Amino acid sequence: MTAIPVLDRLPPRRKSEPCCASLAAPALSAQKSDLLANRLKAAGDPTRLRMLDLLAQQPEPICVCDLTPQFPQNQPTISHHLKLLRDAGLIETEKRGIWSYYWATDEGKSLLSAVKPFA
Amino acid sequence: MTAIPVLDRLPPRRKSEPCCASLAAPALSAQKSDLLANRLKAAGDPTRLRMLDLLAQQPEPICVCDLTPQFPQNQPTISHHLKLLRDAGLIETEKRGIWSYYWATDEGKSLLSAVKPFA
DNA sequence: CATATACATCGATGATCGTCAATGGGTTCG
DNA sequence: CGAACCCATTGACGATCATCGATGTATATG
Repeated sequence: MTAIPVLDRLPPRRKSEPCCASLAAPALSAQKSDLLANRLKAAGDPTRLRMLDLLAQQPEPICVCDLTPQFPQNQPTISHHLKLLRDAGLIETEKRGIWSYYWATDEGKSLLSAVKPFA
Repeated sequence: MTAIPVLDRLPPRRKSEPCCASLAAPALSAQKSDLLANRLKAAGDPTRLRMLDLLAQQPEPICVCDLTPQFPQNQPTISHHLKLLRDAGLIETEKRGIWSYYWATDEGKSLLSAVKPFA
């Protein structure tokens, strides 16, 4: 259910009485909303969201060789999405031998769980 | 701070011992992650995020004529972003006379506040 | 009815994005 | 050393996106 618009309690406006109201200031600074928008954009792709969810679900870091077969895309595409998630600070990576391991950061895990109720 | 990878407690892997692990199942269904990704994408643009924030901050619906001057973009662009936020269910609109009023839905408000700590 | 205003829609344009084949760097194994 | 393997990077291509001028649709005013 959505908020009941206060509008219903107001008389219809005439052109002669201007619509202009005083606006409450935004809570987010331009800088903060840029940062936040960036993180939401990183998570705002179905493939990347599923990746983050999968990684957040694991008790241990996961090898790319195990991650890749979970998705229909090819290896370079997987690698590309992992990089975007990493740039946004939602996942982290470490190389061990010939394998690369990925895991969700605390930031990534808590963003995901904050947002899951909206799925 | 990010999670300490369990990796550090494991010996380096050899090629002969395969990396493959059993993966915990993802928590989000494909369908749910599609829906959620869509909402995050709608909020994952700096202009739209600032719009949502501004609207969520107001005690009353806001006229487009008051909203538009808050942003550097032109009127058709503002209208376009408002439509995307509306399609995602984050804001709602109502026309009254010659003016269009917008307000943040409950969904939009709670998504925004769930996500604000990550700004 | 004619004019003016508010704002949604359309069409075009340049930028960004998702995708993949090809390639390269780094590691392991024989 | 040379072959095999993992995976990141590059370059290209089509799709989607943000943006804006032009236009359309209501509504209000005189």
